[in-house]
Amino acid sequence: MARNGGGASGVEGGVGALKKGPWTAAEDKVLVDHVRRHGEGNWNAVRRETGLQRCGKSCRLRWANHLRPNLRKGPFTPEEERHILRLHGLIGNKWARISSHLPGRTDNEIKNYWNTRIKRRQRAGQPLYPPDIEREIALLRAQNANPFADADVVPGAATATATLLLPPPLLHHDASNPFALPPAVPSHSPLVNQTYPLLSQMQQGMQVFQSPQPVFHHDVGIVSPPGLPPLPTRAQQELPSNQFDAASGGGTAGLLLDSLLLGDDDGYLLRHNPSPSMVKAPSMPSLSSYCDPGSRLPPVHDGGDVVSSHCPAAAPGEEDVHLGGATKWNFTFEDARPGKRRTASVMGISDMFGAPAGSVPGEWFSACAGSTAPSPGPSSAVTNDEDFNLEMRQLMSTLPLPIDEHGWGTHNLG
DNA sequence: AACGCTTACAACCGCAGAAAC
DNA sequence: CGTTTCTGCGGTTGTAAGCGT
Repeated sequence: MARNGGGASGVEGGVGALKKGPWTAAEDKVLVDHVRRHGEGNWNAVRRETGLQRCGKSCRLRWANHLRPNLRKGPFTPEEERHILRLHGLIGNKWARISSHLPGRTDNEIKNYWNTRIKRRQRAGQPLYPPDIEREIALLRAQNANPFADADVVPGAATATATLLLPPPLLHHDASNPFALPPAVPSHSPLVNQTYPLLSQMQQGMQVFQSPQPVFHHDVGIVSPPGLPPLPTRAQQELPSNQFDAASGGGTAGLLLDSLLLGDDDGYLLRHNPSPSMVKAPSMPSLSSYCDPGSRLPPVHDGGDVVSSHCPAAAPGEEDVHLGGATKWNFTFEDARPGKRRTASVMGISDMFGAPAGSVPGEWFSACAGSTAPSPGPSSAVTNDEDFNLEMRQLMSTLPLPIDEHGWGTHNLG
């Protein structure tokens, strides 16, 4: 799948040699540990502080696309596909911005999806956009009412009107094309309201379109129970997308927009939000709040995909290996992606997050009726426990930290 | 079974902008 | 104020798996 980079692979590649190619579960664990301790950002420090032979960019990419706890994996739902189509039609190949409107989805994932879709449809000689989507796009463009033209609306400008920037032409009228642009329709036309309820709602109800302000789990903006892991906070604009801070300015507008685009007729998602500061998007993993470290509450399940961070109470005498003996956080991932050719080490992932058996995707799947799919969790080139152990020990032997610092291995390898 | 093509996906690269020094 | 470093984005590539012949 990934390349080996033509040689510089393997941590044994020499001091200073950066490893390329697929990430292993052992490397994932090191990276996750680092993020747990220091939070996101400063990716180049990962290598310095952990000895991980990966460049900062690679670490960031790995975390953002595979390891962060609020990722949604699995095939795109029809709603998400339509959402992508609309957004792409409006803003083009702005994958990061598109992904910001699809919580849990990464820009890379959307980009891959789009590229394969493009190839397929181009090969088939089909239009890129379904007719109805194309009409919606065309109408929005025709009215200069593209809410995505510039999402960088001044935060807090609650009374501002929608941005009226016209993106470059995307669709061209072609009389021979049955899916060509419809005739211009006045923005106030009842036809709009009847035929394009989405557009109508946007016109009538939306005065401000803003990108949701992303918030990381550990951000101080999140109301968290006591005992949160002491990860440092970062500026919100630098934080990963996919979690919307309703408390921040414009958050609700972004949510309404998402709600509209995703077809959530209930409007504001906030009303369904179990937490006043954490917003759940439709068709998305539930973003449960942290459990009280002192409790042993199970991860929250609400019928959908679940992504949770669970902090079980430490057993008597048990010290948290990551946080100086305070608590131990278990990150539990669950999603509904049918396993395909995943080769992740389930054991590695379970162990990586300190999750109990059965709480990681592969195990979860195997526990589901009729599913024997392998783990859809973070992928890895490591395919079995033995390899994982071996590779982990090799890696740990290169790290400045004692091996027990990582909770890995029980004997001195020196 | 072998082969070739397609698909899906992970990961790399180069670039640009922001931040830090 | 110029330089360096960091970060994020979009494009691209390589490869495993799926699938048809």
